[in-house]
Amino acid sequence: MTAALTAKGRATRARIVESAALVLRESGVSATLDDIRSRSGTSKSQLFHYFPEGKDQLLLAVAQYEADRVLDDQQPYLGCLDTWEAWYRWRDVVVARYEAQGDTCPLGTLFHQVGRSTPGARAIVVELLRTWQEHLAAGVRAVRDNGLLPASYDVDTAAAALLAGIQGGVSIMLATGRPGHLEAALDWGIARMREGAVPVG
Amino acid sequence: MTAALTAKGRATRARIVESAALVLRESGVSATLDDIRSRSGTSKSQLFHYFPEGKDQLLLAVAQYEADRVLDDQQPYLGCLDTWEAWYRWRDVVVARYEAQGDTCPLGTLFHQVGRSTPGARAIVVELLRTWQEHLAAGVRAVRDNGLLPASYDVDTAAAALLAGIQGGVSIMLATGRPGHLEAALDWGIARMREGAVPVG
DNA sequence: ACGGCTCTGGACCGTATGGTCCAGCCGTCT
DNA sequence: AGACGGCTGGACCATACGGTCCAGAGCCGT
Repeated sequence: MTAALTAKGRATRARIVESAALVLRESGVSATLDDIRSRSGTSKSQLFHYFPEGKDQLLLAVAQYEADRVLDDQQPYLGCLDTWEAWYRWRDVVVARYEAQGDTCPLGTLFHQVGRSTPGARAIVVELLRTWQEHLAAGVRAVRDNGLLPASYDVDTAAAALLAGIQGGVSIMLATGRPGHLEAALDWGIARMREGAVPVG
Repeated sequence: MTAALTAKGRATRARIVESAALVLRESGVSATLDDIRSRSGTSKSQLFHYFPEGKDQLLLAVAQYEADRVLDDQQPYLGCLDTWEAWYRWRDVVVARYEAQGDTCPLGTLFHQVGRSTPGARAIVVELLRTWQEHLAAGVRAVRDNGLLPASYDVDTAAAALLAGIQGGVSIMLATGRPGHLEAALDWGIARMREGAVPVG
């Protein structure tokens, strides 16, 4: 079904997904197919032409779109966490990104809307978290291999704890509007690694 | 309006809130007034008799009910975090509590449903986080005052980072079904404090 | 130029759901 | 005992929303 798409068709489909993402960021849970339709300048039939399985299929596409952006927005910093300075630059980008996002949580909204029942939504989030943590672990490994951390350092627990701190910091920011917890989690985490650092001669 | 409640009325109201909480834990977002009505063995008119402002008011009452349970479930451990052993006991209770809760997030659901727009929902969550963090800070202060941490220890950042780690760990558990991140955040956090500990003679 | 495909518009439908209303029950107070 | 007022049942309503359908426009290969 996707194979039959014309260039025009592909453009329309993309427009729908992007518009839907915007609407969802603004209206959250209460976003309706009609909102998306009017925002994207399409008609009801187009929505169901490109997403025959209905709303959930569209929301899933939006979720994938948003998930892709999460990691993209952290690049190129997330990809080269090999010095403490790089870690701090990345920290700043993460804080800035989520501060800019304000009190909306696109993926959270989508996840709650589509529901745990749908395996697709879960898969997207799980995959995002896995990749994210892998990047963090690669960063910890990089500083370790640079001789900044002892060879025996527990990379995976560190990456997992860092990821948890970020997620929690973002959650709390959504509730309170303050980025303090996200900052505390990142700073505390990075500082903790540095405390375990190999003293530089 | 609340003042005019008979003992019977108060009982019915409580039954409605508790039933609603159960239904929301099971059905999540898709919980409907009719589900709550049938689960609580009441009628539509009773729902609106006790919550004249409608569904949002009821959901808010449920949110308060759930928020109260969050901290209660961590007692008495959360209240006396004055030794490292106490911290570990508390850690186990937190992990057990959220593991038992499984992949449902009552407060998260409620928050997403009622929406950020409603000031009431936000206030409940903010208050919960504030109290929770205060307990953690009190615990850090307690071990510090017991001479286990240096007097200059940054209590507030530690408490904030710990809270963020918990929140994130729970979020990730909701998505993946695995408690690993919650455990990693707690263990890493407590270990970090112990690394800063005053050596015992 | 023509046949067939995709793409688009928009009227229409079924229904789930929050909310209203009113009649009658029951407890409680004097 | 009687009356007042909270308590309860359940029929009823309005409507928002996801989804269907069909007719026609527009593009594309042959």
